[in-house]
Amino acid sequence: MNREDKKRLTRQNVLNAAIELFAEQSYEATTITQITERAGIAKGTFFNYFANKEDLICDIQVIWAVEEVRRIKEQPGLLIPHIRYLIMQIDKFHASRQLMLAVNQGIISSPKAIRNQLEQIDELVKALTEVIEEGQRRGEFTSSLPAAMICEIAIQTYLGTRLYWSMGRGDSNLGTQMVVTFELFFKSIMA
Amino acid sequence: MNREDKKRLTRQNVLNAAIELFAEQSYEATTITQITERAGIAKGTFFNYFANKEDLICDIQVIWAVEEVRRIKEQPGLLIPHIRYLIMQIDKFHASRQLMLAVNQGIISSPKAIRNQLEQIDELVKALTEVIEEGQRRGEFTSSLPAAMICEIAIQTYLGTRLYWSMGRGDSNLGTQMVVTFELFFKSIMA
Amino acid sequence: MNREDKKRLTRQNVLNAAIELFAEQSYEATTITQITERAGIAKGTFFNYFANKEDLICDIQVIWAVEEVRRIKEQPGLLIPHIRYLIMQIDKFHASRQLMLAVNQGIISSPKAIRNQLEQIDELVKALTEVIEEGQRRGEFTSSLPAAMICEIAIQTYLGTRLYWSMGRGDSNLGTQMVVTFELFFKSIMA
Amino acid sequence: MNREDKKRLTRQNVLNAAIELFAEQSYEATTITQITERAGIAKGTFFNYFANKEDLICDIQVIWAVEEVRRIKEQPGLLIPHIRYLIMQIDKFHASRQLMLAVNQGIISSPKAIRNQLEQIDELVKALTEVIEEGQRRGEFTSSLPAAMICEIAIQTYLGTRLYWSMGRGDSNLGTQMVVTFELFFKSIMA
DNA sequence: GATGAATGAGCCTTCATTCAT
DNA sequence: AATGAATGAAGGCTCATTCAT
Repeated sequence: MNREDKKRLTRQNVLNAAIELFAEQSYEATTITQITERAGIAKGTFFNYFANKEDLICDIQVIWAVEEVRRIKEQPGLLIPHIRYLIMQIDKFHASRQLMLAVNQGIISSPKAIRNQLEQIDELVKALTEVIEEGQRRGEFTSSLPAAMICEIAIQTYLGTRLYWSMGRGDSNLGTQMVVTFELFFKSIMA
Repeated sequence: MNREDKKRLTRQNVLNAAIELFAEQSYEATTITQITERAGIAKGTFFNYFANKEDLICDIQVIWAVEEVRRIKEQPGLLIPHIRYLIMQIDKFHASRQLMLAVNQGIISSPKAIRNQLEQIDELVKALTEVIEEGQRRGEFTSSLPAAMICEIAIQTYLGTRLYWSMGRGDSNLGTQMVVTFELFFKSIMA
Repeated sequence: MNREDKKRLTRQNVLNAAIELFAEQSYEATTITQITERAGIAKGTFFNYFANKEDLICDIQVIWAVEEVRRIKEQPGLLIPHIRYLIMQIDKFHASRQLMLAVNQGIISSPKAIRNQLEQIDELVKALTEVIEEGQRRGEFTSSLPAAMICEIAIQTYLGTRLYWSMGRGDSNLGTQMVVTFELFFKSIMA
Repeated sequence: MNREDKKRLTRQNVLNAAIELFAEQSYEATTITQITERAGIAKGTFFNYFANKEDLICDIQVIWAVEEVRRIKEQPGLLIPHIRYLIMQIDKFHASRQLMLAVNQGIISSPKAIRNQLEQIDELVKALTEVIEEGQRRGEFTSSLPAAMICEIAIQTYLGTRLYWSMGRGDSNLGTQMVVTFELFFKSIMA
């Protein structure tokens, strides 16, 4: 293993330790000391990889599957099934409510974290809007609302469900809760 | 002005100062020292009114208009207009994104704050579920979904819109963003 | 009940409340607020009766039965039985270890408390020395040591037993522990 | 000087500063800020070495010479001279009354400190009881009392003398006071 | 690049005491 | 004489960050 690989490994170690701790306690309650202890490195080493805790949360943020969204509009036939399938994938994270709560805490914890989060949302909006426009073109989605607005509401719905679930409500499985919620959403945007 | 009134005034002073500061900076970044300085009282006085910062946020939390929701189901005719009207009232808070962000930070900042928030949601759920059941009885809302589930999704939608907006996206006016979002939601639950 | 009586009653109320709290927690841990709450008076009222907490402990200090000691030397015959009887009276306080610990904490907690304690010890020393001198005159106690020294050691023995017991060791009953200890002591000073 | 040595040095610096301050004022009156200032370190550094002030006193506690006591019972001939010699060693600490008072305050200041103290007493009791049993076997000490009880009273005597002396009474030298006191004690337990 | 002891600003909180009512 | 809201000094303690090794 060369030097570059080792660095990557250490960095991932730190991220994993942080995720675990965020899930066990919370974003705010987790200290850098705890993270480095669990990652098995010295405190000082942390700062060779991340400028500060804020930086860390930016790296952890739940992946918005932008790439997958982009590919949807290439699919023939109805688009909704593909979107539904994507939503079901959320299960795969096996995220605990605690972790999701920590993520929610993290993304609104600081201006920088918010900015970072908004950038990611921007990209998602772009990709998703195109999908919805395609759906409107194909007559699958209503054209009575601008695609951008539908997209925005979709993301709001996603965020709301995630927040609600992370607070300890809804189905024990986040994926299920998402799917149910989006069934209703789909109904409202179908042509 | 008697003692009792003076107490009430001081308490409100503290709350106002806190709200201002939360809006300017954030929940986490605001210190008790800052709050008392702005409220023009001694630091110790704060603790005569609130056990800690956590306690404070519980008092600030945006009021869920539970009472108003309860009254809706007594109304004759269509219910949606009344609900829509209630949603439009959110404007009245003239809340800034910053403040709403602080509220969002506050309610997920600690187990206690979450518990408090859940209690409030519980009450709202109870009231709103009855409204939706009434709507289903009247044939205004779809009966293909349990009222409780519809209610849950409504709250998710509300939370999601609030979170999204507080992060700096959506219409400049929270009320407008809410109304638009709920139009779509209504569409999905109409019979 | 006249004003004077009422004052005495309030004062005693405060003392009782303080003793209870010292016994439950400790001298240091007990706050004036707790004392006034239990005594059912306002915080400010406390300062009408005591200048501060230090003052309070001086009033609580376990009574050294100086008067009883003085009377012993008037008794005919052997003196030890009378002393032994006095020691057995300690039972009567029904003091808990906790309370005794609080008393021990109290008497060494501040220069003023120590000074007060020393004054009381001084008086006891004077009274007890006379008893011992009388015992030496009667040939009951050894004359190989000065009465003052024997007296000093007796008090040390008393203090040590009290401290040891208050820390949770020795017989469950303080009186028993005292009697046993002093039996040995008597043996050492008998002629 | 390597890192490890430096740490040891800093730790000892802190302890020395604390002992000095305890002796000058008292355990309770001494603040961590004062300790760190005198030790010439930052306040935060204190907490790298001790979890809190309570922890500190546990380290300072006057050494009970358990090891030395254990060795006594191996000695041939009379045991009392060896015990007497040990007691005389107390001089060596050159402890001031103030410091001893601080120690006394410290050991009964908190449940944790008491527990720690009791553990040390326990060990001493074990060691000392064996010595006394040996003395009883050799016919040096009275067998009319269980060794454990004699041992207990010895410790009470020690504690009482220490407390009495620390309050400002007795011979100016603690060692002298101890020796005198124990002469009487020995007399009471000799066969 | 890794280490971890040292830092120190600044946090929350306590509580004896005051004083206007 | 009683009240209790206001005070504010002072306490213990946290923790991100630095830097010499």
